[in-house]
Formats: sequence, structure tokens, C-alpha cells
Amino acid sequence: MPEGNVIHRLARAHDRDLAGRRLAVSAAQKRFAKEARALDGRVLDRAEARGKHLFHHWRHGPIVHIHLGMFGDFYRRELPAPPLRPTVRLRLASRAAVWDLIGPPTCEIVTEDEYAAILARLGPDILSARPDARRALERLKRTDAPIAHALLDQRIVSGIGNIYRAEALFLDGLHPLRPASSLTMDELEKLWTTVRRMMRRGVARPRISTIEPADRIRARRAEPDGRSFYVYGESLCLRCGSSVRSFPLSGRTMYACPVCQPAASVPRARK
DNA sequence: CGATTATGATTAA
DNA sequence: TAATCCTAATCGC
Repeated sequence: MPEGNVIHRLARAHDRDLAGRRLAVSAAQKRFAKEARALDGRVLDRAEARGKHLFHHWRHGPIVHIHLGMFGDFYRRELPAPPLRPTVRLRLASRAAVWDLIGPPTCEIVTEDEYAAILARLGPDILSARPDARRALERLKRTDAPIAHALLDQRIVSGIGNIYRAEALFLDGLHPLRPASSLTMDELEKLWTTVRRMMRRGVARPRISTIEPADRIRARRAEPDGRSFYVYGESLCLRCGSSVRSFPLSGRTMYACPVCQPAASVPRARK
């Protein structure tokens, strides 16, 4: 269940374990068996993350496009490789490690043109080295949909998912139903910075935690194990203890604190 | 053992 | 909005 941070993390790991090497490629399912045979014994040049899309660029041509959707995941297996389980769509094995791809709605070989078309419909990747923030922010400024909805629109900005939209809006004290166009440019810039900071931390660490250093002590008191989120999936706000509101928004569950994210500027007309 | 749920997105209606 | 694609873990019975 990956957001952009996971995809970027995977691209790094694949570069480390697999890139520049001749790989043994296999598949347990029929779906990708023919493609796997075609790739077997070839060299992977590099892995590339773009938003929530992962691309494998193989030497002399083929590009594999992978999207993990809601359930897909890559598992790193230690050597020697365990037997292929029936749900493995694609296995990539080098002398360093084995990676198994499970449950992706998308795993396909694409042409250069198809690759370009996928990139063309993505907004700036908030995790890329130098994302075009201006372009994304101006687009948000022209969007009347709720800010929490707009943040998930991959054509506006790519990489953000359901956890980060909830947590970033919380940290910036923004009500999720405010129209994106009603935010000031300052608020939008601050939001961009907040999401980028959170997500970059999510690339560096194996587990997502959105909690700022200043709140960590409180988090530990709330749950000795160390809590990961302010409002996402929680029933009580980490900051003020109010009961967290959860409701469907853009087909997902949104979480927000009614006190820390005041509704003051939300117009009555909504839905 | 079936129902439910989960960090996603496209297509059709 | 609903149906579709995909897997695994959890919960109630």
C-alpha cells in the first residue's frame, strides 16, 4: 500500500541490489511468464521512481512499468532464494539479493512512447530532486475541489497518498474541505514544504512516521511503542486529544482534528 | 471460513 | 458513484 516515498525507496534499493547486473528473471504466474522469459539473463540498467510509478530500464530497450496500486508490494528475500510462491508476478535475482513482486495491478513492458505518455500525465513528483513546485501550486490555486481531494490528484502533483494528505493538512492546521483555490499562495507554499519534508523522511526510513521531533515525547506518552501519526487511522488527536473525525473523501477515508483544523473558512455548500 | 479492510487508479455509466 | 484490478492480514462466527 505504497505512496511515493515507498516507490522512491524501492528504486534506490533496486539500484543497489540489481542495477548493472545480469539478472535471473522468473514468474510464478502465467500473466507475466512470457515477458519474464524475454528478460531473463539481461542486464538491468536502472530503476526509476516517478510519483507512484516504478520503471525498470533494461539494457538495449525494454522498459517495465510497475504500479503497486493498493495491495502490491516488493519483498526482498535473502539468499539463497526461497521457493517461488504462486502469487509472485515477477522475481528478479542477482548475486546480491532476490526481489519478489506481489499483487500489482500493473506490471507490463512499455514502449518509449507509452513511457513518455505515462510521464506526461503526471504532475511534478514532490520527491524528485528539483520538482517544479510553481507549476503544481498554480494548478492548485486554480482548483475548486477540496484541498484534500486535490492533493491526491496525480495530474496536479504526483506521489502523495492518503496518509500524507491527512497528516500534512493536520500539521498545517488546514481543514480538508477548504477549496484548494481558497488557500493563499503562502498557505500553499507552506503545505508543499510540509508534504515534501514528511515524504523525504519517509524515503529515508523503513517505516512511515509523520511526527515532528517536538511532538515525539507526547507521542511516546500516548503510546509507549511510539505512535506514527497525528490523526491518520487514530481516534484521538495526538496534539489536543479531541476525537478525530473520519469520513470518506475522494473514495478514501480522510482523518482530521476538528480543533486543530478549524472549519472557519469552509463554505456551507459542500459534498 | 467468509467478510472486511488497506498508504491506488482507471474506466464506464 | 460503481465496477474493476490485485493480495494479505485481521476479525467475527
